Amino acid sequence: MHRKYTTMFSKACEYGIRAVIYIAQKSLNEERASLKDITAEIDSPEAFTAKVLQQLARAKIINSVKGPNGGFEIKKEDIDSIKLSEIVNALDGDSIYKGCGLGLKVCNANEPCPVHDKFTTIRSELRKMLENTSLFELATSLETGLTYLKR
Amino acid sequence: MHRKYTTMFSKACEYGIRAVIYIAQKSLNEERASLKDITAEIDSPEAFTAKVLQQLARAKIINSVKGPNGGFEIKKEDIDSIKLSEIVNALDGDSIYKGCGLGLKVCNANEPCPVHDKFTTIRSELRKMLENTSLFELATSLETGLTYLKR
DNA sequence: TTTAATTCGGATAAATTTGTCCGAATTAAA
DNA sequence: TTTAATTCGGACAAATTTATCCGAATTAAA
Repeated sequence: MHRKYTTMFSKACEYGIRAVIYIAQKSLNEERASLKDITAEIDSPEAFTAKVLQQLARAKIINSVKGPNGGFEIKKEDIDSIKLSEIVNALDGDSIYKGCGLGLKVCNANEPCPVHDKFTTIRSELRKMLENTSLFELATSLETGLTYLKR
Repeated sequence: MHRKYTTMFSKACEYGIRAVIYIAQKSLNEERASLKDITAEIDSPEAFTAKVLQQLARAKIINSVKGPNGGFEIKKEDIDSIKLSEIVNALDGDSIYKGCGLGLKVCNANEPCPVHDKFTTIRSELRKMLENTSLFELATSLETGLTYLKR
């Protein structure tokens, strides 16, 4: 009965982040990434990943191009200004920053839950981190072989 | 398609933490808390909470007593040494500390995912916080009316 | 113009988490 | 000893998340 895996983000968001990093890497090299490329490269389920990419396209975080040689891309000049927080926000919303750690609907500095202050600290760290991490740094660390998206 | 609520813990764990804090408060006053007391006090679904309490009893975090005037309790002298981390561990496991932020099965300092270092920092903060927060401080803040478990 | 490669979108299915129901077991009190 | 209050445990149901399938729409290339 206990959870198999407690992840910070939904699966959709995990795949989404990985996909966007890969698309960014390709875009920096003036190439598009097709769905097949992406799922092969990040090792994710194809149809499900397609849905996630659709959502990211609707949110204007990536651009989609239909037809032969189509695929997904990100404008080179945008890659530095896109932050991890935008991707997370588009897929998982903002309750990771805002919601109460114990699930209370009402929980704030005036009427805090017992862990309110402690969680506020952690979550603000998380938020700062996501807001300060750019797609550019993630994509270049991948390009230079320092980091990995599979396995 | 995006998540309604992205919570740090499972619902089971949220209810579990709230329940244990309440039981601790009662135990500090030499009283037992019955399932009904608990679900009324923390505003949680009764049958589901019962399962969570069973798990916590099996994990020896709380003690259960059947029969009239039965309920749940925690030995007074244990309340200070029980940390939030034990409750979370019993209900959600330890993947919140250990798992990769992007869901990779292999992800470590040698073969890191692009966000590995940044997540390691955040998660270590979270872990420290959970390991350093005792049930005693949470229960007394509730007792003194500084914090709340409902709404 | 035809073909083929691609994303889009809707329906559906599987897996997991959340939640309910109810009888069995236990045990204190009447 | 009987009754009633309680937790325990198993089966089941609902909701959400994860995942698949497939035809439609688009569009570049042949």
